[in-house]
Amino acid sequence: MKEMTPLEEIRHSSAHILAAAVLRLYPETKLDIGPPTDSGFYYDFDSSIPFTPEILEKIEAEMKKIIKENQRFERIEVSREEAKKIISDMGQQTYKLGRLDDIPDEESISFYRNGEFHDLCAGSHVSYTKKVKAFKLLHVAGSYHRGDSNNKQLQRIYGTAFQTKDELTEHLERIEEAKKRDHRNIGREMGLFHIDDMVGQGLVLWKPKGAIIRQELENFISEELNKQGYSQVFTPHVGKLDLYRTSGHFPYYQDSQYPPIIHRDCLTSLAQEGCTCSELSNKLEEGEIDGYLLKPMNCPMHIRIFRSEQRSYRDLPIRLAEFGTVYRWEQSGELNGMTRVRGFTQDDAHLFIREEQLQEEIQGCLGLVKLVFSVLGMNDYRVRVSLREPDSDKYVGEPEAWDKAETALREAVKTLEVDYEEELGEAAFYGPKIDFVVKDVIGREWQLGTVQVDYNLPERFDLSYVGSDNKDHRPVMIHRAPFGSMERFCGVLIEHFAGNFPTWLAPEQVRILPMNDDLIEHAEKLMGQLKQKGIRTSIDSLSGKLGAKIRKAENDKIPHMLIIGKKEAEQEKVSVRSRANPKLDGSRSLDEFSAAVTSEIKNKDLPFKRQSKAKD
RNA sequence: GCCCAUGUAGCUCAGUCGGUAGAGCGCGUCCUUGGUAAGGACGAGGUCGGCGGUUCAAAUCCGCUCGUGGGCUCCA
Repeated sequence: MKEMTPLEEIRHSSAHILAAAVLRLYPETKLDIGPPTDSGFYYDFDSSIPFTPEILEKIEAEMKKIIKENQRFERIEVSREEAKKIISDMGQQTYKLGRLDDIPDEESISFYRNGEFHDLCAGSHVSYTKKVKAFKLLHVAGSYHRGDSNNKQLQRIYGTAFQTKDELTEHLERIEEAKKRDHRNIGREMGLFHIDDMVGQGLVLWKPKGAIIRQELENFISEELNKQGYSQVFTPHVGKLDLYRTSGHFPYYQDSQYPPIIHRDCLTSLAQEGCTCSELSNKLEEGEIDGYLLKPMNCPMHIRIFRSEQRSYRDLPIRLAEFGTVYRWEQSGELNGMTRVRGFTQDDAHLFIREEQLQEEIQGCLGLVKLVFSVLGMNDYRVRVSLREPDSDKYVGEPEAWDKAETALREAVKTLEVDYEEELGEAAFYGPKIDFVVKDVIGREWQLGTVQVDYNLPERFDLSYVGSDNKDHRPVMIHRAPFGSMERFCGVLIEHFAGNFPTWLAPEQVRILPMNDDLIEHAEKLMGQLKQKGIRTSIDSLSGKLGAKIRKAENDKIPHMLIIGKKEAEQEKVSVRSRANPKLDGSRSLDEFSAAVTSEIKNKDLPFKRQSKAKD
């Protein structure tokens, strides 16, 4: 028997009660599986009746009845033959027999029984249904049997359960709170970005305020690149299909690319020949006709820059960096605000190195990723060593090269001094990688920073440098992006700060609040002085009384407010009210204030954390 | 791409049984000139996502389509 925590037992038992309730109401339903999860439980059903929200309510009511009946959970150990009989007697052969086959011979086979309901189950469970005191069904979602999209899609009912009603209420309230920091809401409220139907799904429009944040982040990275021996380059957004045939992107990843761009003369003559769509597709794949591709990755272009000159071992490492925009045709159901989009800008770089430089260079890249995260106070990430899936054919290159790359990454990650886990099947098609993964407000994980080792593309593009022995040698490549993509990173960053950005990133750093219109002129003078020092400043001359101006500035999440009344104007002082740094609060000279803000910006100080008093 | 849900003013949402629309915030004009989280009055904004159907009549019912949300699959 598997031992579960008390909470897991409650959730697991809730799943059984759910299935029992569904069978009472809809006896034709076929059951698949229903485990506990990190935040609740689910059960997968095959039913011709769509489970609407109304039906969910009915099911929930039936579950409450079952709990009230206080059925005992009873474990029954059986032989394989007996198990088959129980499953058949219940009419649940469709999925349960397959699940039975999954149980290895040496393991015992058990059912859990509560009331009239039996389920093939290793356990464990609570003793009686009444032990489930606080649960709620949340929503229905489609899910493929065994997670394979070739299989039938089942209906998954999600729910959650806790040991007490208070904990359940608290959990539901937390979900509501989290929605408020969702980057899609904050991004709209603060005017950071916009995704427009007419422009296209998953294509982000950065509005002026969002553009400031992105620009600051790019400047931050650029400064680090200059310190660390990178050279910045620019490359176009489209390239010939041949480039991507060589790299292997086309046609193998055709499904996740925008369709190729083909010249209209070529299309016209193909049309005259009566060329069908599938013939066109074949001709493209075989290289009979050429076209251009919206670039899905920057590396092929950087590789061609490397190749454009003869390289000596003395030149290496060559580190080419670019904020490069790439386009990928993500499935429509996958798109999500800024975190999963169809056009995004990577803070990309490719390092061309000698093999013996591999350790040092990987560690340099990892250090940069770690620096970026620590400057932004993002300590809540996990590190994943993404390795290839053995026996899979989705990778290019020789196993020996993969082994070398994987070993190098394993060694490098140890120097990071953080916990990490290895995961099979997460590698890129050309090489293994180390990924920095963070969670969004809903608990979904997103890959941000990444460092990847690649022996394959140098091979495919026949790259070489001249060694000290005067012979040609093959360089190794590292792909790395500390933010990953500007879009995704900013989305996560918005949620991380809940819109309360540190001053260096805040689109509006200081807002001056004049007490009355007579003081606007004075306020403009002060604004001029602050702008001279490079501080992004504005004046609120519209919002009515002081209280209203303060409220507006708080809601706009402005780091610093300067309140200017008659008193301040006469004494040549400003009254500071600061979210980012409460130490600045109070009356002081403008110079003193601007010096403090300038140093805050220069040092990229993180905002002081305090709860907002506002009620929404 | 698939399943379910959903789409009404810039935003958040109400709109009963089918009888051509409402609120709050925001925005505009005017009044108010104020001391640390909302001063007041008036006003302008909507082919009810789009197309088609049923009906004397559609925001409301049906079909298709586009977008969005939550999942599943995918993520070089």
